[in-house]
Amino acid sequence: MIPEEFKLDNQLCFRLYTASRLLSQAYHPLLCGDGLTYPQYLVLLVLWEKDAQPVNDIAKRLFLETNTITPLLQRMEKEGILKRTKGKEDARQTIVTLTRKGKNLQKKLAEVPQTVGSAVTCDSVNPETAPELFRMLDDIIARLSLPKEPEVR
Amino acid sequence: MIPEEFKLDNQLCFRLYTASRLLSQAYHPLLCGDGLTYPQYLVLLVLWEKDAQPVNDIAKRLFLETNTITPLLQRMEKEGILKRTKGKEDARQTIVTLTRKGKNLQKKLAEVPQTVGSAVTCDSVNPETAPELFRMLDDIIARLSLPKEPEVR
DNA sequence: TTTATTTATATCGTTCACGATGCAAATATA
DNA sequence: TATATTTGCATCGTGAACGATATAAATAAA
Repeated sequence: MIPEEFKLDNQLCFRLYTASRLLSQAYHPLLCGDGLTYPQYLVLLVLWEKDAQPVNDIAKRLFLETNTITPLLQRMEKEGILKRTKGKEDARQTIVTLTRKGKNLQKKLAEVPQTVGSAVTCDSVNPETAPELFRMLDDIIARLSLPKEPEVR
Repeated sequence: MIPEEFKLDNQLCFRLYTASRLLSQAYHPLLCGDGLTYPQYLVLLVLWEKDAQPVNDIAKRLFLETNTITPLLQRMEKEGILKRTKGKEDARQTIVTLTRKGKNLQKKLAEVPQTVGSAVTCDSVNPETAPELFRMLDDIIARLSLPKEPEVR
């Protein structure tokens, strides 16, 4: 017999990892028609909320590093969904701006949230219980995303 | 103003995706000393529970495809953590068996579950509330992992 | 103002995920 | 028993994640 805490069925992380993967998979058929991946869809959500943001702001909003989203943004630029231009005030920044095509995708994808929503709704997860689930996930995220203090020298 | 359902803060999937990534990251410092990744750790959890399983059983237990874990198992074999041998009854199967080293890792990693556990514990997520969170995640997983019916012909 | 440090982004290498495809062994059907 | 289908696994290509490193611009310190 192995210790309780090593059992897969007692692992929070495995559940999060699996639920996350399966839910991303549920987005796939809804996004791939427009040549989008789920992480690219997340970038669109960020830019629909506020256009013309530097790479760093998008990365921070998604809790990702710039080395993850830079290639992703480059692919989206190649698809004509957005533009990447050098910042005028700060020449180090790359400002990401939606193209007409990128903005129009919002209308084309109008059904996505609803469709995915009904795909996950079940006994224990529904409009009534969602706030509680959201709160727990937000707390986990907050707990784990605390900025690491810089090395002491 | 964009529609409510497009706001990042209303997305379940984004929360799952972020929480999953951050929690996997929390495992990294605990596993990398032994040359392990988080998905490899999951394979170990499966094999510690029951050794000598075919690739397909491991994949199913983790809700993954064999094309994902085959290379992963090959890397773990190269590290001497497990062996891959052809099945005797069914020659198509590859049976995965832990080596001494793979079995011993359980003792070396004894602190891992506890350490990660205390890293996520917070107001809303604790031993008392965990069962509720587990139930919701399990329901989502069950809802999304229903076998897709084969094409009608 | 030189020089040092920090910041914003990009590049690189490795490891997943995962759809698509290939292949051989096992099973079902004719 | 010959043929067709299914099953188990592997290979391939693409797109993330992410640690490590590089580079240029901005800022701070000397």
